[in-house]
Amino acid sequence: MIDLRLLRSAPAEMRAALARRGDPALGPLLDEIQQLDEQRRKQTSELDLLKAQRNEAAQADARVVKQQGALPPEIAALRRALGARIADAEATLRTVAASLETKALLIPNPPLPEVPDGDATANRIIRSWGTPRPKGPDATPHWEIGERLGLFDLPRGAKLSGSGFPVFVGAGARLARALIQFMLDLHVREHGYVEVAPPFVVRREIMQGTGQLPKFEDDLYRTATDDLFLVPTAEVPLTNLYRDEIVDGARLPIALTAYTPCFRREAGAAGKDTRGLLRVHQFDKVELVRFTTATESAAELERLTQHAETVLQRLELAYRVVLLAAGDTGFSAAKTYDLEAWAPGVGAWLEVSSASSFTDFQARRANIRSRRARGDKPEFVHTLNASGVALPRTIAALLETRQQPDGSVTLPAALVPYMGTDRLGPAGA
RNA sequence: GGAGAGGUGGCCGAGUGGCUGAAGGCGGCGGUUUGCUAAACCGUUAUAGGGCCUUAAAACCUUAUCGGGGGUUCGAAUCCCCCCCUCUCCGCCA
Repeated sequence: MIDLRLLRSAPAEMRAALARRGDPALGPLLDEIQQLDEQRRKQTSELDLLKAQRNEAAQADARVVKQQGALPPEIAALRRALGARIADAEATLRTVAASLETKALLIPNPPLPEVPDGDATANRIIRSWGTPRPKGPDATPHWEIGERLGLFDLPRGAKLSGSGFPVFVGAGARLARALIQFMLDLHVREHGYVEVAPPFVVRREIMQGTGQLPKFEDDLYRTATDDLFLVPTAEVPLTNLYRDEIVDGARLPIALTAYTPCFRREAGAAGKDTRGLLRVHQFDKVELVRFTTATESAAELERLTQHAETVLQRLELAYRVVLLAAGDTGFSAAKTYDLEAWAPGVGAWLEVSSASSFTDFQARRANIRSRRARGDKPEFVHTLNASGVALPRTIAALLETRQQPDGSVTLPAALVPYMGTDRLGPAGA
């Protein structure tokens, strides 16, 4: 949720920042919001005045009733009329406020100043790590490796649930479990995160807190009878853990990590880069979430990004860090780094992590506040999150990068203890 | 799924129609007392919206908030309806 007060006090600045997202619908929407905001305040003042009258009258009336037993009919009629006016004003206010909220929820987070202008073509590569293995005839795509080694079974997944629901089998299933375990251990033991095992389905208002709703309902799976949504990322339950709370400022930063499966309908995405494990409806991911203050959030984003990068480094994958341009930054985020791992088989950089600062955008929606010190006024926290990391594309990059001439795939040292072998193949597993 | 009980401020807990933003206690903060500590005593102790202030804040005025929403009433923590949550018993079940 954008800060309506800021829109009121610095409308030009906010409009300029939002314009960088390149959505022409936002301008007119902001016009409506400003108008509704003004209406809301005017209506609130009027209503408060009427209510003050009523409160005053009620006290006087109480004395009359006590003395005379009942209210004189003409007084009662007067009060009824006042009550009717209040009811009218309340109805008007409710309409205005609801309309205001509906529209305000559709406004994305204004990007931070250092975010480049433009669409995805303006994304900026910040740094790279590792040496990408050349895309050559000996670098086959992961779906061929997976099939050859029996690591996952896409046709049978489709039989069960439709396309985009891979089944991992044997060493492939074990690899997925090893990756989850490795990543959780890394973040808990070395990066200081608290591990959380959250629910995989959440209420509607929880989805609204992190920004998936109301705008992206089509991308979510929903249970029909209970109106619960399957989480598209652990960000949702983790960030909302502190919904409607005032957390002690001394506890910040709060760092949480969780493994969850992630469910995404990917409406409208069919056909594009969807081969193999590149884009699926259900996948595993370890997520990192941090809660911090406005002053710390910039540094926290760098820290968080490092934590995700460490995963790729330990997996010995070549990757690059990309600062997304304003037009490519997600709805709730103010600044995002994508981590892209090189996959020589498909010859592409695969997004395996997205590290974002949401500033106070999610905190405002989810009402998460903190006090810097005892007695201070509560202020909205800043929330951040990063994948640390998502499995399918990481597995793709891993298989394609480490495939050997004999058809087997070696494992990075970090995974050996979790796999009990250093090699995937007919011989090793 | 069935039956019942309940949800009040940081915590405990009173309050079944008015003068209750809410008794009392605990905790917190400030003070008095004290060589220090403790005890005792006094004071204080929420959040949000709007107005005013024509930068902001404080102060001030006002409204709202007793799980959430709607209703009845001149007036609702208190009465009615819906929803959420907790607990107890029964049923079902990994």
